[in-house]
Amino acid sequence: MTVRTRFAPSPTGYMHIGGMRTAFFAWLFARHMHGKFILRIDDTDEARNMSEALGPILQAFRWLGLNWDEGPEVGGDYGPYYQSQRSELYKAAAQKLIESGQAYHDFSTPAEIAADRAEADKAKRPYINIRRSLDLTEAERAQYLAEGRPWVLRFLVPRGETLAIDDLIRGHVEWDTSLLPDPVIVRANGGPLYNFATVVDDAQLEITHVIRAEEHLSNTPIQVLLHRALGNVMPTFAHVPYVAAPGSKEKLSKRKIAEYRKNPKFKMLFERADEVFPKLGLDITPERSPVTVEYYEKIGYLPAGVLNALGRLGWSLDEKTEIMSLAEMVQNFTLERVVKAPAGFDPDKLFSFQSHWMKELPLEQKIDGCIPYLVAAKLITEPITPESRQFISQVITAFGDRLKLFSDIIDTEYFFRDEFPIDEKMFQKRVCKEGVPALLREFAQRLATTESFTLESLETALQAFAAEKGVQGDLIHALRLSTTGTPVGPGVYECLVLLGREKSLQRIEAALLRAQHA
RNA sequence: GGCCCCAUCGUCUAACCCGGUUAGGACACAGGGUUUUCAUCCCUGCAAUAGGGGUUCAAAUCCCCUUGGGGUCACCA
Repeated sequence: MTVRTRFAPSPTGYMHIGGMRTAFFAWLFARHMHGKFILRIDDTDEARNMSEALGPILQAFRWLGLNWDEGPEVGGDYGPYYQSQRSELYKAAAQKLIESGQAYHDFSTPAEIAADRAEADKAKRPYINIRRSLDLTEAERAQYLAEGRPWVLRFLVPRGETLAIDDLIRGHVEWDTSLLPDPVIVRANGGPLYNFATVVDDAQLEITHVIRAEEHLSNTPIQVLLHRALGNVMPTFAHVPYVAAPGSKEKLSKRKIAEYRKNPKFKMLFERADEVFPKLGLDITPERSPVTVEYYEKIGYLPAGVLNALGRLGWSLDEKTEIMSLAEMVQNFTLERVVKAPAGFDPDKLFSFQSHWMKELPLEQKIDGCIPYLVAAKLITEPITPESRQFISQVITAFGDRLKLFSDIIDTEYFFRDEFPIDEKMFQKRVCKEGVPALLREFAQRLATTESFTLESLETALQAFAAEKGVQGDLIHALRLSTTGTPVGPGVYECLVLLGREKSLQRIEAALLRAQHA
């Protein structure tokens, strides 16, 4: 039998990073088993702007390279893949349950239900439905219906039963069905409710493994009962623990963004976004915060980095393997090795995976990845000429492992324009230092006359000059500050070569002027 | 509160199923080395079985209790 798994997001306008991890596990399992991965859109709630709300979710899958075999855009034999378009299926299933006496029209008013609940609470006993409508005669029921009295359709839970599932992650879990209130399966407006729609759909889509977040575990007994009542083939369940906020055990939530800004682990991510996004013409919103996939895409993470981190969040291959490509994860993924306890999301660890994969990335791909950032930051303009690409290539090579995220490339601003930020404090320290300007001036004259302007010749020239003057660090630091404005970055010789003789001399000149006025 | 789930370094985890390891790895952190800065890279260090009872020659591992944490209790998904 072919394994079929699904991820069923509601169109909310963003893809939660924890939700992505759950989806990823379902995807990995399907791929590992050579099965199918299906995307179904659970839009039974009110209609929102579908394309706007669904866009970021599909984009997250596309960006990470997690393809779906059936679903929006690709179709499939079991469609449509939007619950809002599957009403007939739900109607038929509801009819079936009514006919077999496993669902009933409940005419209770919300007030009555609330009162029942309050009473149960007061008596400290679990609430279950009173089922008054079940006592109605056939004639009464017909009359109520004819009168147009409002009703909901409830599933008749068989009480007094012990229900068990063998969850692939959590093991054997049991419930007492006597404690389960009869769930509403069709609401007053005729729309199906989640627990019902999902059962109908999982069966019709022939989902073999329902792999979903742990918060659905408590929905499971109802769904099992519903499957049974409908005569469906029972899927196998696997409940993946939720992803917790860094340094906590609480579920990572988009609603807590303000709080996360103060979280020491998240802080860096927010601060980097505050710094970088404006330069790219983006703003930081809850939908584009470290809680969502879009943040990582926009700030220039690699799918390989994010996927590696997500894969290791609650799953491990063995006692030591950390670095895994997507192919390796597909090769080795099993649900048995998913950890039962919730895992705290660790931005530091994600960053270390990212560093690794960025280091591995071939130069050409680094260039392709950086170009959009250079363009967005207006450091280069399109179309990219071969000369321009060649220059970018040299910058990236010189920048080396300092490039962790694609957006880091905008930190090399000084290579692309003559106006660039200057670290005042360090400038004071390195350039305005006693005796340094004179040294710099004299060395500039040397630079103006060196035969060639290459790494080797510059190094030779500087070494010779430094030996003559009996200095070492001072000159190098001053050179760096005056030509790039920052104390960190590629080697000084690389910087000078990339800038070229003319610009280097101009910048030294400008720096000397600046030092004078300081 | 009811129901359900979970519990190993600060964090992610391995060892647990099928009892015997100096409880391993990684991230982070600290220190050192390489380097013209930074980054990289290398070395070293720090650091855990929530508590209590059993069972057993032997318990992180099996059982029970406690504690703690979490999820969920809708005409949301």
